[in-house]
Amino acid sequence: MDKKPCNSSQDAEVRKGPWTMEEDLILINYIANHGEGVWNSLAKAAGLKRTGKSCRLRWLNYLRPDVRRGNITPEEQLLIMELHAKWGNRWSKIAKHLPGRTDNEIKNYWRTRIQKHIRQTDQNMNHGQSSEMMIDQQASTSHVSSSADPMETYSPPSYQVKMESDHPSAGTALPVLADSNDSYWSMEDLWSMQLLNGD
DNA sequence: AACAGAGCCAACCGCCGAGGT
DNA sequence: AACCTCGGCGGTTGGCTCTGT
Repeated sequence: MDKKPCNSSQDAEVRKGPWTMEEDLILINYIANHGEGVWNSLAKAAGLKRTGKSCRLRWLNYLRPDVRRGNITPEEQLLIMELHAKWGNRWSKIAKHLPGRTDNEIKNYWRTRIQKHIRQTDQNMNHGQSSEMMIDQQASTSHVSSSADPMETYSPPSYQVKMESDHPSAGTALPVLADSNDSYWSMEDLWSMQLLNGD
């Protein structure tokens, strides 16, 4: 560990926390022009004060054009459960079988929806069959948990910059974009911006 | 109308393995 | 052969939003 303390001056420059739209644009733009790879160098070359890891994660989980978010379909849910039964928490492996889905999303989905349902099921049937079996059964009947599709109404990838346009009450948006009700940035917006910026 | 609790999601952290020097 | 760097993975956490009281 502790590979040298590093210059604290450099550390101070590393940004953390939610990505801003500007950062996203920079990253998208850079990758569009130079491609992915060598994330640490990429982060520096693009002028982002982020770690390579952070850039990679942001790109893979959110910015990639082919990434699909929300609306986990019953089929996908079924597949997730089947693959999880087969491989366990090998999220990246599972994600490979779900085009457009990221390991992070699947992982979150599993933890929040399915695992919760397992617990509830376990509680309901004090000792009975194992939860895994329950899932399997549900899966095979393709009737998954009652919360089977809570995401039907999932609003499209509202931009993470807390545009809050969805929730006017949350008035703590970032200054740049907060004042418009229309400031609802979708990935499409970002990509079209990127295209406009071209380079 | 205000407050509290629960749920959800994005991002970070630490570890491990692969590749390069 | 050993060391170092980078990328990838899984687990965990923090913050925001929604729902119920």
